[in-house]
Amino acid sequence: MGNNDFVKELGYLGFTMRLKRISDAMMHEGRRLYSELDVDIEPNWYVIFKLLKSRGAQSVTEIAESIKMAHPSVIHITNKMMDAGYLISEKDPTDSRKRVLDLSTRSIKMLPEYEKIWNAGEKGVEEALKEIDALTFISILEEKFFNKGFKERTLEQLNNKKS
Amino acid sequence: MGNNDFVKELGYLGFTMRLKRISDAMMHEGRRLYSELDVDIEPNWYVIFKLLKSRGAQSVTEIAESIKMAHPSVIHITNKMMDAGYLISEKDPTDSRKRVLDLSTRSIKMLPEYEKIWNAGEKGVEEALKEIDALTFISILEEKFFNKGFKERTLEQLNNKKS
DNA sequence: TATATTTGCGTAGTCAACTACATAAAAAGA
DNA sequence: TCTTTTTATGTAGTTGACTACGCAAATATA
Repeated sequence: MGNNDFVKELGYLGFTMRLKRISDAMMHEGRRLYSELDVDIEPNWYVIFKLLKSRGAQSVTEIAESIKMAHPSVIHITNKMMDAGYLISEKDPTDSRKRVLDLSTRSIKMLPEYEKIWNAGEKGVEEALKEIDALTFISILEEKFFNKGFKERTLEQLNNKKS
Repeated sequence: MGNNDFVKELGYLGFTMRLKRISDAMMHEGRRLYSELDVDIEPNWYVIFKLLKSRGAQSVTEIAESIKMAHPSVIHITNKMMDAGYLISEKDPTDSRKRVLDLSTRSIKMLPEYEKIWNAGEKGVEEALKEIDALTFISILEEKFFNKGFKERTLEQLNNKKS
């Protein structure tokens, strides 16, 4: 990010945008990576693969809670994974509202190959970021902003001014 | 972000997703903030307002470079700002390919009010993050990943394994 | 000067996340 | 048991980024 970056000049005002820029860039890079390696998966699928492998079959809502995303997002992702043959879905026999998702045999077959890529990706990020302790940093970020959000903090500051 | 967060368990593998989750959450909070305050602007517009105020009228491509976004994204944002009456647009007299954007009188009128909100937002973020020196952190993140991207780092690791 | 290349802008198409709302089944309560 | 509330899922609609491609104007080159 060169010399002419206006957002950087904005100080803390530019912080959220810089965060978004980086995470967007990483996702797009992820997409390019898979396409170059000729692998037909998408950047955010790995979380679902990993989750179901590690914890076994889960319902839509359980998945949403496990990875802290809104349930419609989970439906969107998993539908695509199903279309690609990576997931199977069946009704919960004890609760017909629930739909339980699990890895397909295709997933089991392909996972070792994909895990090589994910391991390499993880190593790459770790190499780049271990010296600045990025995991601790992001934990603090989460702690701060999921407990008391951006909106609430802003409103507080607005009210401070008034009083 | 409680106790049952699977993404956190993934270590550096979950880093990019956690980054995305936070920045998404902040943007959505921003939208809610504006809606609660009954202000008809959107979360990312402030960068354009600030840029044009500070550097004067710029063309589409200049804006894209200044804030490091793809030009179609800039067109998308600025079109909406124009529809809302915040920007004016005219052809560059010396180069008819260029379209130069500037703040409208409506912008000039409204900016003081909006800047109060942005200042409060900035203060809120600063209060939350100054102790962990978040700006330095994000600068390092940018430095690392804009110079050698996620894709490249992953491919490097994959090749290391092979050799 | 005629042609080739680069630059600026715009559109189309893709994907990700959210909220709000609808529906149906399960659970709780009267 | 009947009614009300909660829970699980799904759909619709909004926004935000990107890449890929096309076109026209400006610039460079032959």
